[in-house]
Amino acid sequence: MTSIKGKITIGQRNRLQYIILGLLNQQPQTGYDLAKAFENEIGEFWQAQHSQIYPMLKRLEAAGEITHEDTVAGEKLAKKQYTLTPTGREKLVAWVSQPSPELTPNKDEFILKLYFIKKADDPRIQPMLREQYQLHQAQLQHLQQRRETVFADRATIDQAYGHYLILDHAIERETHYVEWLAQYLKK
Amino acid sequence: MTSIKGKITIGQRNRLQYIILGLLNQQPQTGYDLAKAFENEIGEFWQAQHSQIYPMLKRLEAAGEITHEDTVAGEKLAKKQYTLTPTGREKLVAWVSQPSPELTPNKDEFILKLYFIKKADDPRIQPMLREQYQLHQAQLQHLQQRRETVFADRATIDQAYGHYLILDHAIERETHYVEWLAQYLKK
DNA sequence: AGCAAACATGTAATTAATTACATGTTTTAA
DNA sequence: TTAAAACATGTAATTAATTACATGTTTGCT
Repeated sequence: MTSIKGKITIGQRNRLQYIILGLLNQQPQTGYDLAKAFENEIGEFWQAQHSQIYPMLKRLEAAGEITHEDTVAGEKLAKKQYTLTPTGREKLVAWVSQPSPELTPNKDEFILKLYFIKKADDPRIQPMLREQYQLHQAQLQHLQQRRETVFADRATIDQAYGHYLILDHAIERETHYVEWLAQYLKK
Repeated sequence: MTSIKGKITIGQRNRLQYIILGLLNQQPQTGYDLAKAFENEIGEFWQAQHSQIYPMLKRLEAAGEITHEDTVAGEKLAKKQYTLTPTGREKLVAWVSQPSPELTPNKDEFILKLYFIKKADDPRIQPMLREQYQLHQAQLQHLQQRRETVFADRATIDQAYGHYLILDHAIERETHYVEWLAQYLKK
């Protein structure tokens, strides 16, 4: 959103900008690093591809909320380390402090497929449940393993409490999804 | 997606089309009715506005997957009752039978805000948790009440098993979200 | 030495989704 | 009776997100 008089602003509802500010607040990093964060630590709660990240970094920089420093890795691999400006930090704080009064819209294709089958004894249901069970069970194990390796001791938890929180939440969510599926699975 | 030679097709990944086919398979209905379904029975698992629904109905009709009948309510209120064609039903069945091997991307702005706060004792955390607790508690009560009114007896559950399933799943999800919040709430 | 995977950055094209614009009818409650 | 809410259908404009295109470097393995 480019508003009047060439001043760059971005719609208040665009969450990606705030998430990028939040990540950069944790530590200055490159677009590539941000893209990895969307696949790993925060991937359970937001997703963005590099094709969305790089343009957003430019917009945030044009808006004066972040700056970058050019560095070179090895002989000539160019990197851009982005950092929050005071303006950017203010904007981040304002977003975090602002209430989040809407329920996040959830989408779940699988549940809708079940819904459309309707008949409780349709022979397709059990194989579908088994497939989903395996999928979510695998994901759960993956998350649990990450918790074990990343948060081996209490000290690490306190140091990166936010990270611990979201991983815990993701594990809880996945655990209950698996339990819900199991409940309808015939042994 | 309009492909070669003017034949209308829609990208295979576009889920909205299948969901509309699924809803029309349950019973012929209008675009307006579909929009309400996205706010009520399936609103916990997919969302679409009427501005997305009406164009999709036209595309599905052009593709020969649905047809409509013009009716008039009262004196002159025009309605279009849409119905699945055999082609449409085939496509629906194919989609339902097809595996759903991807984990649905979840987004949760609130959890990310917590993540960005990081410090376990930040004074902003408790009010934020309370706000979310109230929001999700209210939603949970709303869902539970719907289950009570819609599925008063066993017979109704069997008759609309799919509907019961997704409502049950939505209630479970909300219950555990509320429990997770409560766990971090100081009394 | 050579090859694949990971690192690193960008743009273009397309599709999905939201928000706003636009119009008219019927029902319900004050 | 009259005003608001719900019924009903559409399009336009914008924004968000995905997929595809495009290029080059560095690391790690065989």
